[in-house]
Amino acid sequence: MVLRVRKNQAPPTPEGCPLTECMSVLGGAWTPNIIWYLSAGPRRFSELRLDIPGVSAKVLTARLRSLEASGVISREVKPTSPPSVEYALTDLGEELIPAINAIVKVGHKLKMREAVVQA
Amino acid sequence: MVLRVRKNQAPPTPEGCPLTECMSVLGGAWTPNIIWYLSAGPRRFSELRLDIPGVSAKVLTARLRSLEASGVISREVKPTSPPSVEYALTDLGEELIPAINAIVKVGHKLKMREAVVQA
DNA sequence: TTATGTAGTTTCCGTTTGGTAACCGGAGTC
DNA sequence: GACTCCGGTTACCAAACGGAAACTACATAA
Repeated sequence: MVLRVRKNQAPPTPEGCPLTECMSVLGGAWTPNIIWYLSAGPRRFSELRLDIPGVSAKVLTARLRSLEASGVISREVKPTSPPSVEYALTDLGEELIPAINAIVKVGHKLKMREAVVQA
Repeated sequence: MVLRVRKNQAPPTPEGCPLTECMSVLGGAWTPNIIWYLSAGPRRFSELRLDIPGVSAKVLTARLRSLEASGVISREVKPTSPPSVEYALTDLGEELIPAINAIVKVGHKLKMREAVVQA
């Protein structure tokens, strides 16, 4: 019996897979968390550190720089003392919110399943 | 001037962040792609290898095992010759489709922005 | 005077990741 | 008899990732 490769209905992800594209933006550690917390409004560096226990200053800086380069967040230095820096989602960043919400939703289902498996 | 930590409206992600939970499932390289291709119907190992150019057998195996352990996909060995193994999304796995779709959607926007930046 | 807060940067280092290549058995094909 | 296909497994390796800690500068507060 010969096994043939079946044609499936999945759109053939043409030039440069948008899935891979988007995952490269929100792929790093803590990245989705950062977007999640910014979705509630602008936030300062140290506030984000408190929001996300476990993230190091180094990684948080790296993520914020990378997200800024992707055009997902904006960075605004306020002339306060000590100086404070406010990060916020751009219009493009706001587009990520539904994706993040969908992921959170599945996260809940996963946790529920885990609870069942435990029992 | 004293800077105070502002209370934001973001739900405080209580016990064991569902976001992190879900990202640990679809975090590895090629994982979203695998789910994407399975969303169109069951698929064999070698078919997935053809679907996703660039994925190595080692990583594909690792992802499929891990997704199976998470309860996201099912694995069925068919008594053909040579033996074939069919992977499919479970009910839980189907729940991931909206999340994947949302990510793909943003991926398109990101690519559009890129084109604009180029110009 | 000393300590604190802000927003990082830098260095070092261990772990993880993912790619490459070789190899496996069994059945069918040429 | 040799070769291919299928679905993997294993060993090896370089690169990337991310954590910890120390350090910066400036200004205010105790």
